[in-house]
Amino acid sequence: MLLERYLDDLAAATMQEALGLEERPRALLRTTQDPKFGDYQINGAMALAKRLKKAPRDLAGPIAEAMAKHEAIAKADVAGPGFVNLTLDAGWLGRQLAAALGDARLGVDAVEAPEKIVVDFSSPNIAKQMHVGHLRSTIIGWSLVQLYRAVGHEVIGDNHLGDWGTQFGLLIVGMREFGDEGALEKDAIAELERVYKLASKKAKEDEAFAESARAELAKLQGGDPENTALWERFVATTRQTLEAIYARLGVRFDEWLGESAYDAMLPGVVETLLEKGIAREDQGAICVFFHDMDPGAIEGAVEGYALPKRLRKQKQPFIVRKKDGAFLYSTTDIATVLHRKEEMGADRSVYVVGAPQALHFEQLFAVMRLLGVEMGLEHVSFGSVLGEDGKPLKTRDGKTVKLKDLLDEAEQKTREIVEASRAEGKLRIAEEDLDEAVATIGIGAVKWADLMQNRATDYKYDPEKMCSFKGNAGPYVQYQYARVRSLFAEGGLEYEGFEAPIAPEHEAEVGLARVLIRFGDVVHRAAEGSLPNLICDHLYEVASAYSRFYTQCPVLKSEGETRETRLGLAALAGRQLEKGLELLGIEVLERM
RNA sequence: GCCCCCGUAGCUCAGUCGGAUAGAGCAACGGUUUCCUAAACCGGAGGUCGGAGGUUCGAAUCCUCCCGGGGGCGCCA
Repeated sequence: MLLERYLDDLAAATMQEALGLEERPRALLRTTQDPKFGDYQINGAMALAKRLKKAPRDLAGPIAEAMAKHEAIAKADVAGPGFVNLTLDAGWLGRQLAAALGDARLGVDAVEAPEKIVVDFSSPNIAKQMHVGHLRSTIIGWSLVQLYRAVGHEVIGDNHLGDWGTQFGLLIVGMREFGDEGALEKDAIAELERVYKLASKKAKEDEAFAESARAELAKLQGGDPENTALWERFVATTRQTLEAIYARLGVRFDEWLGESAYDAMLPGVVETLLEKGIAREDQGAICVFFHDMDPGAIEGAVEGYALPKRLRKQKQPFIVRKKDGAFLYSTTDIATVLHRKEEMGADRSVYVVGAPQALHFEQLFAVMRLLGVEMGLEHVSFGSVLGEDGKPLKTRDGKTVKLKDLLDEAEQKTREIVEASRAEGKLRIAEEDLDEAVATIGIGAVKWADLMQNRATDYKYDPEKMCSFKGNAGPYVQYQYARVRSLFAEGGLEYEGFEAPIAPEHEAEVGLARVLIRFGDVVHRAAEGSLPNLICDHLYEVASAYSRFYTQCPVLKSEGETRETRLGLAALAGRQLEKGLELLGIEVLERM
């Protein structure tokens, strides 16, 4: 069950009845920040006090009295200026947890109105290595796919590849002039990158060369068989390299609809924009100007749509066709939304793209509203990965960090630490499981480090800290999971499908229970706000509450109901750690 | 020129719809192992929430201005 939603409804209904109000008031239920205030607090009495011209504590009194009668509530007190502090009944709490333990969804109820959501993430360019810039989109995007699914939505993960556009003209003429067939066979991306660099340099110096690149691009876009075959080869070989990285990261896509998939729609898109008066020609280019736009005058625009203030102040246009007739990614993005709405029947389209592109998406979404599209459009933006110096992460010699190298480094550091720990006899990883364990821990560490902070802010990438395995880090959480599994193995008990009645009594049992009960609420809040860091927060709390519990409460040596309770709590902690990590795209190990 | 984001402990970061004494981790300091994994646990210390006004019963959170840092904005994606 979703406890917070349940309690909030309960509190609001109780307030209405106890105070004899005509309307349902807002209960303003919050978790307490200190256990001495109980588990939850109702703050609504203070908000009501002014309107009802009464002292907040006089309102809080009857609310507390009525709340205390409910079976879920052990204690309800008025405190401070008018808080109503609620302490959950331990027996009731235990019954809810036992039910969650026997529930395949672990108490994460499905949303009432499931939606079809397209998550647009990762989206690397063809003919280029994936680099740090793709790290966050790939990791956050994959987590969101899991999160939306966990709360009952239908999700389509779409890799919107950069597989079309100007660079292909350069690649075609470049391969002809500088290309090495053998190298292309061996390591396609490295060869394509090398050729692209040479070609783009030459194009800047040699106008005839640049012209032939444009001509080849035009031929490609016109369907020329020879160029199309070359392009297909570039795409296919690049994709192999990409698949290897995704396999390593455990990321999968339902669709790989790159920019090329929308090519045929582009002239029509521009034509429609011109017809409706959304775009106009300016200096040879087709532009959408927002500063002098009146959405009310656009036929078919979303009823009552008002342009964001920020766009009204933006004098620079949103360009949908260049003066040379070529289309841009803005045009492709418009076509993509139309495709997702009309062909895929999506209710929402979510873009996991860095914060610097915020303006582009604001403009894109505005154009879609002007076209009358009402589907949900959301830019899930995130900050940059910075180096030690606080500037965008680069290698020592100033180059972009390749994603593969970053992952290799993380695994290397992990291997050193794991081997040292094994030598000291601290870990129980078998020799033959070492490679797999290093990969699971190392990749998990990278993902945790990325997901644990609020995605909005930039963060400093620190491999030492990430792999140090102390405190709030992925390996710590994985380790606590392994301890749960080890407990069951030690006791000769079946972990999978384990169920038991739960009746917490010991302080550490109750402490763990009051963390575990929040899981469903946390998953929903994370999905609603597209905030995987909330899952990290919760899992870290579960892991540390479990570790505290484990230190204070002997499990296998206890007996009767106490043993049942402790095993039940341990099993549920294990389930939440495993499921929660899965939502982050992080795998677990049974033994560490 | 216009716009957006960020500023919280020595460091890295949380902080939900405005709630009580602003929280974690790391580092540093002190302690815990005949006991189911010590990659663990326990304890103390560490703060003018960039600054100044304002709104509010109540502000790190909302509004205005200022300072500092980062980023974006006509023909790349």
